[in-house]
Amino acid sequence: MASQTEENYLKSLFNLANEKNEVNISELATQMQVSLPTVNSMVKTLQKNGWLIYEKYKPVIITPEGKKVAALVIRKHRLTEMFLVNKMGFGWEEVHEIAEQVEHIHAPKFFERMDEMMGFPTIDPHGSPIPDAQGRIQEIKYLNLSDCKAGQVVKLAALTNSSTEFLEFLNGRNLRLGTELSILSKEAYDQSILISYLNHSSETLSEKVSEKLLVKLLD
Amino acid sequence: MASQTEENYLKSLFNLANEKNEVNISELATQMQVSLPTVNSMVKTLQKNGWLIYEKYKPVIITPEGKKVAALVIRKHRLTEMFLVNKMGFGWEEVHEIAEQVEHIHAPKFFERMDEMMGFPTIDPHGSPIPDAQGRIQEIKYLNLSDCKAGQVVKLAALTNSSTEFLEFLNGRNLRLGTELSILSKEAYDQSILISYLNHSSETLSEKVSEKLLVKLLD
DNA sequence: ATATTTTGTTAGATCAGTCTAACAAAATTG
DNA sequence: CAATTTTGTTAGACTGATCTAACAAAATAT
Repeated sequence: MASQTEENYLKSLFNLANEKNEVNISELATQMQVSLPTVNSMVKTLQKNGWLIYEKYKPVIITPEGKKVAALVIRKHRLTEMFLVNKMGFGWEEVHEIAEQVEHIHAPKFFERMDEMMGFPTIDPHGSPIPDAQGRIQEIKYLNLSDCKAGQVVKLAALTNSSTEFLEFLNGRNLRLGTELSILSKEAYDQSILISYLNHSSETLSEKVSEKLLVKLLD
Repeated sequence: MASQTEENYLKSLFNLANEKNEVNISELATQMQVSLPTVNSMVKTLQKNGWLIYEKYKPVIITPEGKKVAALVIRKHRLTEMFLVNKMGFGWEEVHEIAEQVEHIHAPKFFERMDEMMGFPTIDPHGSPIPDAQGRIQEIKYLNLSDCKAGQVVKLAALTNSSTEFLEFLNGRNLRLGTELSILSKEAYDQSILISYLNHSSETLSEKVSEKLLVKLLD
């Protein structure tokens, strides 16, 4: 069984992996906030457990087994976030830190029960998909708001970044998942986007913001 | 901040402490299921943190600070158990293992929210008191069923042992907290007790069982 | 294509938490 | 009270997860 530390490395590996399932050791070190030698020794440990393939001076390759372990931890994380929001009244900006701890709990029934109580949700409070109990993730492809054009009407579906600061920024503008946005115009100079929604007749979103918003085209 | 391991030692210390707050190192070793040298080195660590007083060859003495840390972990454990039973539909025999993990989560709001959702319960699913947010425990003194006499009518209020096996034994006899028991007779030879309750016109409880049941005298 | 920078490795140390073996003090018992 | 048992201590080792220092390979840039 993976230790909490190993689970965290696998999660990072999972998130950093490209199409070839490769991750550079230094990216992992940055992500995990540890030194390169620490990662070097940890990847050797992870390899012994069959969760990745390691060859000197090569990027590591996460194995299907490693991906499954990671996906199941991510499942627990996202179920927890959804439970905290839907059943315990937390705001979407408050749940990451708590879920980061709860995700390491070994108690299948606990998470099954959460899942059941929520009616088997498929996305978490930030629009990210919840892997199923087998560790499979249903990838949904959304549009980036920054790629949309004036005149389009879209619905806010997910975020590519869920930092507390960004979530609080969105809270301050009453932007939440499901909010329908009309794109009024797009500034050619800085790519900022003018939108209207709810009782906000016009709000400007910088590219820095719009590129973090994933949307679904309406009609 | 106490590590998970330290929290577990402090919990055991708290539970083993006598009126003088003293605990023998070997009792602690038995309770924690580790060797004596391990405890020996750990008590030195705990002393450095001010959670106990250690002198060679003397029982350790838990300090008020140590007791508070322990009580706050116990608070999280018991709130979690109650939440699992009352809000998530678990049986009282299923919650200990999960709470043993959840108790180490550092997220005050998470436990405050549980507390609030349950209306600030004062006891856990096994009748044990829940320490308050300052780590104070309101001790309630119950009678031991094994000390009761024929003719008395009592209400099951708490357990002195909450092992899964014992809880399953009680489940099998429909015995739960709040059940009113009439003591029909007591066998002088083996101290077994004959009781009636609900639709059970007569059940015998061995001393091994009755001494683990805490009751409140009715009238 | 050489020099420089970035990335990765090795060696060796540290800390937390654990162990066994050997021994010493305290408590118990005959 | 002496012998035995129980309890506690010390020394030394191990594992997991981390670090720094020194170095080596690979990638990049002049």
